[in-house]
Amino acid sequence: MSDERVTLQVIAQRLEVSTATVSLALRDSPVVAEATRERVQKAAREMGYVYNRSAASLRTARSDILAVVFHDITNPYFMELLGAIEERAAERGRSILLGTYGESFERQTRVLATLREYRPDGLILCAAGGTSRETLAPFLNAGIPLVQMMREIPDLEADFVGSDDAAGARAAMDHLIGLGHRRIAIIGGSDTVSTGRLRREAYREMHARHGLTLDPALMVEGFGTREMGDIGVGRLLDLPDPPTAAICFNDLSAFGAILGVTRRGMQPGRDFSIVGCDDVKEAAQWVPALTTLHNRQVEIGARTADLLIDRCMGFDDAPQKIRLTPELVVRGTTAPPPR
Amino acid sequence: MSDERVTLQVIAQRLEVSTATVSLALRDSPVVAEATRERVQKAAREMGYVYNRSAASLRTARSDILAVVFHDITNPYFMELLGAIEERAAERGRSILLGTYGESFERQTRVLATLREYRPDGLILCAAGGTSRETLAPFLNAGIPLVQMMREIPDLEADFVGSDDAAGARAAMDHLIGLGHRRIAIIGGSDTVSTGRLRREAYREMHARHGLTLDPALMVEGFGTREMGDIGVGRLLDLPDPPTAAICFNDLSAFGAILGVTRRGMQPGRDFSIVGCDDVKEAAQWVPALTTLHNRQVEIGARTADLLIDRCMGFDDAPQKIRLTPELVVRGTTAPPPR
DNA sequence: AGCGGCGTTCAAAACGTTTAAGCTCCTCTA
DNA sequence: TAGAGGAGCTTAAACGTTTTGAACGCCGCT
Repeated sequence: MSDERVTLQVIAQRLEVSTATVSLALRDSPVVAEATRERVQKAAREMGYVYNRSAASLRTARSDILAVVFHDITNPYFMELLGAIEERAAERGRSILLGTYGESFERQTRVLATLREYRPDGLILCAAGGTSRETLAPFLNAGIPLVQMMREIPDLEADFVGSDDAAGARAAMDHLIGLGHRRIAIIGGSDTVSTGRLRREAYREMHARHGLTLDPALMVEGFGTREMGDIGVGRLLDLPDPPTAAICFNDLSAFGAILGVTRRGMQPGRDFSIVGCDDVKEAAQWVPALTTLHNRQVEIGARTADLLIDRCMGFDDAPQKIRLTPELVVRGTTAPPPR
Repeated sequence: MSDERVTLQVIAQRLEVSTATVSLALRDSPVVAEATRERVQKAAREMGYVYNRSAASLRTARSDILAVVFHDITNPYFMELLGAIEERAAERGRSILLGTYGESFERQTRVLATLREYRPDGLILCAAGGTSRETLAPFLNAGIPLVQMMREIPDLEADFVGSDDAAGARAAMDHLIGLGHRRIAIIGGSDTVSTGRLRREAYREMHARHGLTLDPALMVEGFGTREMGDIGVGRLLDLPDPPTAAICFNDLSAFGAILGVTRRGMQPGRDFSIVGCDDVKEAAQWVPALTTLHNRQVEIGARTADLLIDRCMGFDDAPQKIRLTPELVVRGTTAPPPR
């Protein structure tokens, strides 16, 4: 309506009270009289008042902003995580400031520096390989709570919410070994990021436990992309003594692997077994549907947000390491090895 | 290092200059002497200075924040859009404040109100059905630039970047009619959102143009979810005189439709043709691969961000309506109708 | 000597909140 | 009747920037 920006002062002037009263009234402080509060809130509504968080934030050193930093927003698994985070954050009155770094450590550094300037109350980070305590110093020193999600940085005494990667890999191995497979590959992941490292360690350990011989040629390193799965499985099938099954780093690479197997005229599930990891929505719909580890994205996202917000509200306790056990969902891409 | 928060004042004091000089120096203003600038920047670096955007924003009424509001972050198409937006925004020094509303108009209203408080420089909105000029008044009146993405609000004189939905639908119809189909269904979408309305209008128009009889039973309204496609195609196949092909509102519902068709023992592409819309990455990988309209998500996202940022920088011109023509990608789910 | 102009720096106000401390009344109690 | 106590409101300072207008010192010119 009026051209003038409507601030606390303007409202105060019009109602002939002080800005302090207006401020208090709008925030439902018990110290202002019932009648005044109503008068103020009504006026604010009528005048189209909009709270200025920059000003408030400057004064209070709080922002109600949660910074969320991911590598790749295009991966459906992370989307489902982000969706869960956003939803829970909104429920608890926080907003999401988003940053992505596309698996580049340098870009992550830049992104973190930028987001830091907005004085977020907290940070949810799925860290790039190579990230250390030092990388995060700007946040840690400022006392900004940090919750690591999915990926865990070694030797960092900070909260973590993610899945029990080792347990997941063991479950996948158990399943395949139970079906009779003896030469099992692992596609994707690397030792620079905890998710890869832990699963690969469990993979090795399961070989020892079951007396299988570990063949380094069956461990194909790489990112978890569709392309990677396709290429990786191709390389494996070209081996003189190819494996009969593969565990993929995530569903995306498992889809790629299905494709690669199919393209060679083989049938996934019958001629070659594939286990994914994540259980994104898409997984149930492939033909054949993907056997995979359900990675509890909604639960992880929500708990991460909750834990972070609790920290922002002063919940001060030893850092928590929350590891949810993934659940194996057996579908159509696994079967006993062909004779 | 030191416990004290390091602000411009602190740096100024230490170097025995004024805060004005420090502020200017840090922003590479040409009025400060070369030597001073270096001295200041060095000190700032050493002391671990972090720019406080709340303070700056309060003073300048700018935030370098772009609010982005979507219905559903879990749809891969929107993820690809969001990814493109975020990337371009980062390149141009802006950050993304994210809000989602899950197709609920009321939630959208709340989300917009919240984001508004952060004084974003601009807004990218993919609006809920029912949104009007009035809904957006808080932004429009405040002169905050708004770019509509994908979904266009009727009678709103604001920028728009999206695809030419009518042209896309026509291309899909042309393709199917060219293959010999005469009873073609359309699954998903509704008239409350421009994407649905325009495609459905084009669908009707193509019937008239080619002398096909329009059967309302072949127009299945609904959201663009996997479930919707599955259910929708089921309903169609139960018809006494079922269609031989369907155009789906988006790829997600097309995937659902493929599934539904397959479950009835029919083979998509041979027994029933399906055209999707979006061309998400997943589309090329289904078996059979999905015939769909490539919707240029990266280009749309980037151009949306660019246009909005231009507006924020004062680019003042008549509102633009940018409509990119989708491109039909013919793959395995379309073929001539069975005899 | 005086003056104009240039390059550099500074003081101070402003942005819109929050909050600690204090001020008025008024009522209640001793 | 004095004083305590409390309810309700206000004053004023503070948060950390940016920006305007002025001032300062110096140089070269007339």
